Amino acid sequence: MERYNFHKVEEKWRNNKNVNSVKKSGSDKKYYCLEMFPYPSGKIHMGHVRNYTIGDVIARYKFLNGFNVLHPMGWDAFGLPAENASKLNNLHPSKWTNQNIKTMKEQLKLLGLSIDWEREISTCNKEYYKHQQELFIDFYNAGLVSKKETYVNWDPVENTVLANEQVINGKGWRSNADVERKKLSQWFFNITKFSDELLNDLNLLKGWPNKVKLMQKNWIGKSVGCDLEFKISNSKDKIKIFTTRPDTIFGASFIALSIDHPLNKKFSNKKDFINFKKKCDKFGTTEEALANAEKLGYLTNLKVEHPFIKNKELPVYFANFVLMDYGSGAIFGCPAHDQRDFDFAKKYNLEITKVVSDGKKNNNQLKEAYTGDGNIINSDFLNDLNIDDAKNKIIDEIEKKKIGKKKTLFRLKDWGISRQRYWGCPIPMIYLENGEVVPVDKSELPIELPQDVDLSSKGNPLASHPTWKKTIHKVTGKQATRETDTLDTFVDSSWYFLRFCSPNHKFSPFNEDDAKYWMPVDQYIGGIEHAILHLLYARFFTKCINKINKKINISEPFENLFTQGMVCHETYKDNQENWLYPEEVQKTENNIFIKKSDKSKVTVGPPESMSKSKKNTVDPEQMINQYGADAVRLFILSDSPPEKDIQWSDTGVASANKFLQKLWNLNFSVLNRKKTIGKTSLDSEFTKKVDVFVYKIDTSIKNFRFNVSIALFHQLYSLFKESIQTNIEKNILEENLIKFMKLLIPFSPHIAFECLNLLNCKNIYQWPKVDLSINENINLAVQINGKTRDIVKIDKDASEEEVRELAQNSLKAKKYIIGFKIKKIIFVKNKIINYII
RNA sequence: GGGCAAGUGGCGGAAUUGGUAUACGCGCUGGUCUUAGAAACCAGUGCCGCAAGGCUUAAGAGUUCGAGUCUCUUCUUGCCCA
Repeated sequence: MERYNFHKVEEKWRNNKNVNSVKKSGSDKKYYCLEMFPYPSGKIHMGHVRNYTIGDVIARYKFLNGFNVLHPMGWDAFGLPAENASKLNNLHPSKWTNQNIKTMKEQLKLLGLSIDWEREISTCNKEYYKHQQELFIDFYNAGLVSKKETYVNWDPVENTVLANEQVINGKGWRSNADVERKKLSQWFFNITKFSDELLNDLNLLKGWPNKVKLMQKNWIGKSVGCDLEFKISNSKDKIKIFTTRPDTIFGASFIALSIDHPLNKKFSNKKDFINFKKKCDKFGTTEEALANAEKLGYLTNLKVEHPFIKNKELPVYFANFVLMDYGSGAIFGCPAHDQRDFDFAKKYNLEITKVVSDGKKNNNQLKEAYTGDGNIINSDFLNDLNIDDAKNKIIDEIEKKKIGKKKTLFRLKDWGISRQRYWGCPIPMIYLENGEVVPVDKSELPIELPQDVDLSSKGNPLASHPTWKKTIHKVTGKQATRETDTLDTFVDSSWYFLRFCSPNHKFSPFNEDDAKYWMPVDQYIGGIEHAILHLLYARFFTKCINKINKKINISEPFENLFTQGMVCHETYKDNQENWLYPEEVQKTENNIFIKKSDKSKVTVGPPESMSKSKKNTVDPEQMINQYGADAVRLFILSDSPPEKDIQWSDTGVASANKFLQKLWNLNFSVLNRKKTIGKTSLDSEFTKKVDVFVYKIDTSIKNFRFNVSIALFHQLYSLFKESIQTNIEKNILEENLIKFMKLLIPFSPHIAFECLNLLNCKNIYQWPKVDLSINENINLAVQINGKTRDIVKIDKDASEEEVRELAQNSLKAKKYIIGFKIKKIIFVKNKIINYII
C-alpha cells in the first residue's frame, strides 16, 4: 500500500468528462442547479470555492438520484474594474477580462466540479449582449423602458450614475465616495409597473429564505395612504400632499415641500432660496442620507388652511427631507408622531400637538416622536378610535369632501440603467436629427463596442470616441447619433439563467423549448448580499419576458434559493499597524504570533470576512496544491452549516486531508484482507449499522446539513476501523465500503472515484438506498423523575411490560426504583420509560 | 429608533424537532514509536468533587412526567431597514 497521492489521483479524475458529467439523457426528471456566476476579477477566492462546492454537492447528489442535471457556469464579465485595470496596466478591458476568465476557469477546474463547460457564457461576448440588446428593444416596444430626466445619484469618483440600491449609507457601493445629486436624462426599466406583482409573488417562493423575502418586501415598501389638498389662504391655489398617516391630521402644524416642488418657481429669483437649494443639493437622494442630514427649512410667505379645523392656518416651508419622487413632493408635518417632523418642529419652534395616546400619564413634554400604537386624542370626530379605524374614517371624510383620495404608494422606484462607461452593453437606441429617439433595427444587432477607445479621457469614453456614435437610421437613411450610455451590469445578470438553457441559440435570447424544459432554476445558490439587487432584477426580467413572450409562462425564475455564509479568517497586524497575509505570520511554540521576516510581534484580530484590503485571504489554488481539492472541498463544508459564516483554518483543512488518507488506508486494508469462510451474525449486524449511517447521511444532504454529513463520515470510518478487527467477511466489508465511497462522491469526488474503481464497483451511479425498518436494536433511556439513569438495549417496538422488566433490572436504574413508591410510569415506545416516584 | 435572526465546552459546532445535552472536528494534556523532531497511533479532555454524586445549553420565571428546543421578562451579539 502506498501513501495516498492526491496529486496523481486528482489529476487522473479531474479531466474525466464521463465521471464529472451530471447529464442523464432519458431521465424524466430534470434539475437545474445554478450558482451565481462570478465576476472575473483575477483569481478565484475562497467564497467562490464555498459557493461552487455547495452547488457541486447538490448537482452530483441529484444526478446520483436519477435526475438530468443542468449545472452551468459563466462570467459576469462587464464592469468598471476592467476599465480601471486597463488604465493601470495599459491593457484593453477585453484582454484583461479574458485573461482573468482563462485563469479562473483553470482554477475552478482544479476543484473537480461537475460543470457543463460546453454551456459556458460570458456577458461581454457579443454573442451574449446581442440578445440582451434584442431584449431591450422588445422591452422598449412593450412600454417597459422609458427615458426620463431625473435627479440621480452621481458617483464623482467613478463618474457615473448609481441606482438607489447601489448607494449604501450615502456612498457609492464600489467607490465609497459621497454620492451627489445631479439632474440627468436617463434610461429606465419601468420596474414599478410590476410593484404589486413582485410583492405578491413573494408568496409563491416557498423555497426562499424568509429573510430574503422580507428584505424584498421592505424594499418594495407598499404603503397605503391618501392624497390631500390644502387650500392656500387668500388664493385659489392648492397644495396637494401625500400622507400615510392621515389619522394624525389634527396634529398637523406645517406643510413641507420638496425643493423641486413646482411652487419653487415663485421663489426661483430669490437669493436666499437659491442658496438654500444649493445646500440641499449637497445631500444625496437616498432616504437614509436625508434622514441623517440635519433638517433644514426655508419659510415661505404662504399659508394654508387646515381642512378640518376652522380658522387654523399652517405655515409652508421648503424642506430638505421631502423627496419629490415620493408621493407628490409635499407633506404635512405632524411633529408629535414623526421623528423627522419632530426634529424640524424643534428647530423652527413649531407647535407639537399629540394626537395619538402613548398610554402614559403626565408627559406633557415629548422628547421624541411617538410612532407606536394607541388611541386617537385631541382630534374631534376621530377621538378614541385606534389608528387603523381612524385612518379609514378620515379617508372617508376626505373623499366625501372631495379634497383627496385613498392612494397606494411604493417605495420601489424605476430602475435607472444608464451608465456613462465603456465596458458595458451598448444601449441599442439612436437619436434622429429631429430629436426623435428610436431603437436600432434588429438586423443591425449587435451594436458592438469599438475596440479603439481612449479610456484615459474623463467622462464617457464612448461619447468621446471620434466616429463610433455616428450612424444612419435604417428606415429613413438619415444621419443619426448612437446612445453612448451602456447598460448597468445588473442587466447582464438578470437573464443569464435563461441563456444557459440554450447558450448557443443563434436567433433569439433563448430557445423556447429548452427554456420550458429547464426553467425554473430548481436550486439557486449565492451570497446574501444579492438579496435585493440582483434577485429583484432577475425576478423583474423574468416577468417582463413572460409578458412579451406568452409561450414561456415562467413567472418566477428561482424555485429554491440558498444563501451561503461568508468565509472568514483572523486578521494580522505588525507593530507598524500594517496588515499581514496569513503566510507572512508564524505561530511559535508558546502560541504567540510573530512575523516570519523579522520575528516581530503580531497582533491577532478577530475573524472577519476575507478581503484583500485586510489581507486575511488564503489562495485557493495554493491550498489545493498543498492539501488537494478533495480536502479543500471537504473542509469548506465541514466546519459550519453552509448558511453560516465559516472560519478558514489551516489545521482544519489539514485534518480533512488526513481523514482522506485514512480512508485510503482503510480501502487497502479491506482490499488486502484474506477471505474468511462462512458468514457470521457479525456480518448482518455490521451491514445494519452501516445502513443507519447511509440513511442519516442521505437525510443530512437533503437538508443541506453538509457539516453533519461529514461528522457522520468520521463516525462511519470509526465503525469500519472497529469492525475490521473482527472476523467479518471480506465481501461484506467491500459491499459496505462501496456504499461509503458512493456517499462520498458529492463531497470529495476524486478519491471516491479512485476507491470505487479499486473496489471494482460496477454501478457507481447507483445511490445507496436504505430501508430503516429492518433496524431492530434500539437504545432506550430509563428515566427517574425525568432524569436519565441508564440506557437499555431493547428490541424494536418492545411492549411496556418487556421494557419495565429490563429497566427494573438495570444496574444503574435499579437502586432508584426498588424500595420506592412508584406514582406513575410514562412509557414512550422506542424512546423512554420514565418512573415518577 | 423599527424589523428579523441568534446566544450550547478553550474554539467551530451536533442534538432524530418536547424524550440519552456537549456527536464530529480543531485545540489542549499524557503515553507509544524515534538519536531528536515531524508524522502516525493510543488514552484523556463541560464544571465542582478523592469518590459516591451533584451542577450545566446568556440570566430569571412559567408550562410539562420530562425543556437547549414551547411561553413570558431581561441582557448580549449579528444582519437588514431607518
